[in-house]
Amino acid sequence: MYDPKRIEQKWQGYWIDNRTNEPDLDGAERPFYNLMMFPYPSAEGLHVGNLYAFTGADFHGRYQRLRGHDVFQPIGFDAFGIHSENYALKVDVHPTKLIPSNIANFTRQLRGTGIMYDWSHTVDTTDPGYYRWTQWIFLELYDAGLAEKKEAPVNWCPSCKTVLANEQVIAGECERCYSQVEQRMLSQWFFKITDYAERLLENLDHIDWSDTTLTAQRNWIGRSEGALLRFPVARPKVADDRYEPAQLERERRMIEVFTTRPDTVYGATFMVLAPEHPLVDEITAPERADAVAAYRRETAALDLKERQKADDRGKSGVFTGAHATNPATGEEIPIFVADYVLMGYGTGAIMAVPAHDQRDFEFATEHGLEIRTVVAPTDEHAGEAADPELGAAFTAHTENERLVDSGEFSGLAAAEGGRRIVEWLAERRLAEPRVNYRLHDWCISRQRYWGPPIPIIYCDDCGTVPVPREDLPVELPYVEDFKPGDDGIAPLAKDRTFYEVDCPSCGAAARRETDVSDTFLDSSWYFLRYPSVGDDERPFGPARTERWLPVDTYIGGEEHAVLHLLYSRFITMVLHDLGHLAFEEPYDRFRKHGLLIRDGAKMSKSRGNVVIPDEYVERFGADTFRAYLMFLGPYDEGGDFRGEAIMGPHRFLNRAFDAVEAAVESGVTGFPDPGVERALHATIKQVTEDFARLSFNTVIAALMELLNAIRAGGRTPTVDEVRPLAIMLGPIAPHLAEEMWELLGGEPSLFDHAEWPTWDEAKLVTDTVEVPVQVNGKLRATIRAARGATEDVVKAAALADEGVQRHLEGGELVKTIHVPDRLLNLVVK
RNA sequence: GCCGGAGUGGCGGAACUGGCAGACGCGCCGGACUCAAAAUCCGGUGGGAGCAAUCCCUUGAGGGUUCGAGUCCCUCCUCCGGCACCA
Repeated sequence: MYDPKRIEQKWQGYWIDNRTNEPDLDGAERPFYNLMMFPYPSAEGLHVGNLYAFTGADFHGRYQRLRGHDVFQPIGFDAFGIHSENYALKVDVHPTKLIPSNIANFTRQLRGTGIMYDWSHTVDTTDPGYYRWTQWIFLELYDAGLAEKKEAPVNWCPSCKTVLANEQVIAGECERCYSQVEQRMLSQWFFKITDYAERLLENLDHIDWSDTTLTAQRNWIGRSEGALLRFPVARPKVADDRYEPAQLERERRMIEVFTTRPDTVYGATFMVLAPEHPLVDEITAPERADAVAAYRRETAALDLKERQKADDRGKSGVFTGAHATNPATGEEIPIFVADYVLMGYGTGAIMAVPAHDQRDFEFATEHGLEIRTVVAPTDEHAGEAADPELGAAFTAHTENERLVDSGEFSGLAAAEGGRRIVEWLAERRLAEPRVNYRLHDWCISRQRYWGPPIPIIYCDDCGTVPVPREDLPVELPYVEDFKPGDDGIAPLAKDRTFYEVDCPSCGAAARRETDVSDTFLDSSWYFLRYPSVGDDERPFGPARTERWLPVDTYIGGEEHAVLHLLYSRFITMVLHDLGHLAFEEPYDRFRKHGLLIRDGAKMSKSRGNVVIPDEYVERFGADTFRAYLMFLGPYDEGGDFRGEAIMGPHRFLNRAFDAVEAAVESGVTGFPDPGVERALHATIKQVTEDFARLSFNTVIAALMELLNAIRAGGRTPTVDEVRPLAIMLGPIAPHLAEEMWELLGGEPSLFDHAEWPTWDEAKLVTDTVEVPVQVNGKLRATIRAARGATEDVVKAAALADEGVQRHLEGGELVKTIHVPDRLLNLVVK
């Protein structure tokens, strides 16, 4: 039995006094940057979810340390943002008061966990010394033409009263408050992340990340190959005679559409514009104006989620009275406005091919429009052609389908036909190949208080003027009433002393931007700051950046697969292109961890199944709690937190400590028992390999097995047997391991002086092996044979076995399978 | 609907490139210690038949490949996560 409280205090004190966890940032020879996602400092304090994430990362960091690396493992606080601000509103405490006390509380809790943080290099995103560089990054993007203010349909959260990035809208709801998100046309600051879509996608092939995270990013970027097609809008018939044909052609409006199926253009029998499409007013015939306006009002009133409920509402839409020319057939086809076409994807307009697109098919059926088949099914699919009776479009698009009713392209395979059609239309500038992305530009304006002000000044004469670099930071002023308003006007717009400013360019009275930037901009570069904390001259110093970055291992939650992880890749790539960084990918290796659940459900306050770590730490100590968290399931899958199961790791650590005490007391050295020695080498091998692949639950199981072998039959272990055990326990139970190391006569700290144990393959093999003998694939006996025994020898021994003989009776031995030292299988007929 | 991931004892979970399924732990049962309980220590523990040696069954369901399948292939079911009228 050991006293966790005493030794944990002892070693935590030792680590601080001796700066054990602070690597030499300027001189480290084997630098290893071990990063974990910095927390948002909630008022509730540290919860098990945080601790689960950090503990796994700490296992990894301490393992790398014991493997001889100089590990830099910092922590900080992502303290700006809507989450913090909403909480401040709820409890009616100003964020400038609330957040510092939350950070202080978090810091106190984290210091008690024994995690190997370098407390001399922490980051707080609300510190002007930090966000002045966040603003600097904004200006760098602005100067590079990658930040622009534009009118665009944006997501508006009516409860948070701010716009949200696309990534922050989850199934039509605000990711923070779960309100239904609305669409609004607003002028906002955007970062042109879409310019980087291709590179963000391509680089995914070259970085060592969890597969699921890579897949999530690929899906989010959503690349589709196809073509941009132009459909000339037909003038109303009555007006035609006022124009010369040539002039008519020149002045014709084009409706651009994106399609992945240019091969079906001969089957485009109508067009559809999204209700928000800018051309709608212009093309709508006067007699249809009222109906179209009514429809647009109706759809505008729907929030995102209602709009997506296609099943309930069917395919609604109205005819505009206008027509466009199908560039392939030359026929005039009607133009509709319908909300099944989204302004946010492609061009906000489509060519509708009801025969080969299910949505268009439904719309055509509902509105009585022509359905024209232009892709013929092969024999295999005969009978699957678009058919109103069947209620389905024919959408197969493999090399087997061929084009029909498609002019000179009839008879071609669909894919080939599509390419040829695009080439043909391209000659008349009516088509061009196009790659389209689902990814949108990153909207970074927030009409909120708790964030870094966007460093822009608007001047009547000079226009948009960036704040000069030397005037940074633009400090967030204290605004007593920081509540957001319904009107989209930011809280900072209430503070005249803030927004009234002289134009830095001409000196005339001007006005500051009063929106703040998205929290995800704060967190998009924090890992660049850590090594250079304290440097007030620049965001990150070249020497330290060169030594420590990119990050060696980043461990974090899958919930940021497309948010933080995509944004920080983008910002890193931009900083690389602007010459500030030598690398363009921030994290060499990313591993996601799983989610802790309890009673089969995600932990949440509303369910009342949240685990408070403090009680467990108080009762069993931080070491036991760490071991339990990592033992309850595979780290990348998470697991079910069952409080009573903590007894396993608790007993294990106590037994391990007792073993060390017994060994020291006996003073016996060496490896008197070959079985124990073999177990030791096998364990070192497995533990070393499993630590490397972050398989912590099997590491702990292997060490438990080793301890069982060492203490089998109540035997007294030797000093040499338990020393490697103590070292391998280092990443798991650091305080206890230090105590054991000291007991064994090692010089503290274990993490500075212990060498990771090595194994000898020769020690793993035994002279004899147990060979399972199967008859027809079923186990009938195991025989003992010399290692490397030949098939003849093993077979002879097997045939002599009574149990084997019984199963061979009455049959003829037709085949023998022998895997040396592993198995013998006798096949009888 | 699309894209991921997963279904193994009472429970959490092991099983490297196909080769003794159920490691390790929780729980439970029995025993030791104790006046008793907790803690601790020792033994047992997938299901079924049998006094027993032993035999049969068993990795969500069904089929296949193979000397041999939890692992590979096909079909289906269930659960979890993500995206979702994406043209």
